[in-house]
Amino acid sequence: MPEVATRPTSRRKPRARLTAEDRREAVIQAAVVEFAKSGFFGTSTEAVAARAGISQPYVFRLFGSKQNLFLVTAHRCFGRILETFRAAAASTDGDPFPLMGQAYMQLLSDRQLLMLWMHTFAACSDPQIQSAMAAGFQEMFEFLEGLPGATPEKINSFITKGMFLNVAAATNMRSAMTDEEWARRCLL
Amino acid sequence: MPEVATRPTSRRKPRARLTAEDRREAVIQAAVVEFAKSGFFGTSTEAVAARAGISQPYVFRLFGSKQNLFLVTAHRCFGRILETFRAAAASTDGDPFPLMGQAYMQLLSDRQLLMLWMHTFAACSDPQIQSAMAAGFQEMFEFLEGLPGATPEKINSFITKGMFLNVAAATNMRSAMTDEEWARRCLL
DNA sequence: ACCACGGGTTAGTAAGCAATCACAAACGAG
DNA sequence: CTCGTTTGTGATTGCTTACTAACCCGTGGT
Repeated sequence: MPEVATRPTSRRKPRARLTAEDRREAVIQAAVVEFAKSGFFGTSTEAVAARAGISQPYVFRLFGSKQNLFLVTAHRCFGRILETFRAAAASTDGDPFPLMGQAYMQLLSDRQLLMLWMHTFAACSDPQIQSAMAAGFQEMFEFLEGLPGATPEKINSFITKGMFLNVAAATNMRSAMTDEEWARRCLL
Repeated sequence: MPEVATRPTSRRKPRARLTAEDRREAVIQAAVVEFAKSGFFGTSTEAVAARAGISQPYVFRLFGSKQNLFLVTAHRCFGRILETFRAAAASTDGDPFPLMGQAYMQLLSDRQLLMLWMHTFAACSDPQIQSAMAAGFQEMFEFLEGLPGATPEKINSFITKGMFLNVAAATNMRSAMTDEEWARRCLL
């Protein structure tokens, strides 16, 4: 196998060259973490680059602009949620809604995803984000309506409860409530 | 009446001196507008000062830090919502929930308030904001539970629907829906 | 006449930021 | 070996930003 060739990086870093595709992926992962912490304006491309282990200019090479990086990252986040629902629904023959609800609560325990989700809602002042989100919800509604046993009541209750769980998780309400209160107010 | 004394400000500005209290109020009003546009990190104290018609350093004199200004502003926003509910509930002898719901939708049509609300949720990464919000919701729950005819079901449905209306308004979903869809999905 | 005080400003600083450009180093094919 | 392509970086630029220090001035009390 490779020989001395492993040592030519006698200089600083044992830099691992990746394909642009793989690197993009790594940057997105890093962006999820950083944007989740402090949103679009509060996050520097420098921080994302550092977490991804590359130089800051390369982020721009890969994504063009910070704006675009955020868009891609938010899209990824929405996709992950939808996919979770699909997986949960596919795993049962009975009523899929309770399972999806459980799966969603599980997801929200990932505080990174949760906060990115919240920051994305807040970023809806930006028209591009706004329409991306609207389209995402459109898709979600269509998916839910295609589910076995779906009724307008069930769908509405599923979505509204989900949106409340978001803020309940973000504000960490649970810490201020007894178990009984929590159940009554959130899980009813 | 007053005579030449009105002219001594022959210099630049007809500066209106206010009490610190009044000025604070003006700055909060300005902060609501600016923070609503782009959140905590995206808003400069300069912009707030300009809107309030004072110099930027004076904002710091009055509020100490940008962080603190945001906190005060967010608190004001939450207060306005709670007060709207109280007013709506006080205006009827029957079931207060439908009236409060209507009043809330009315509130959300003020896009400034809505976006500030969303930005505040997103800012829950900050522990101070987080606990302020948790306390606010606690207060809201207590208020709702004291209402005539309140049941856990009604309260839960009221709050969850409210949280969904937030994101529906933020993403401007309505523009992507027929009236019938809208009614089915949001107002059920 | 004077002065203390509250409201308000000008000028400044040190740091952080997105974005650009020219260049370097690794690979792959012929 | 060599040349084109792809992956990557260092240096810089021009601008914004939160926050401070020092000073200004009108008013009311004595």
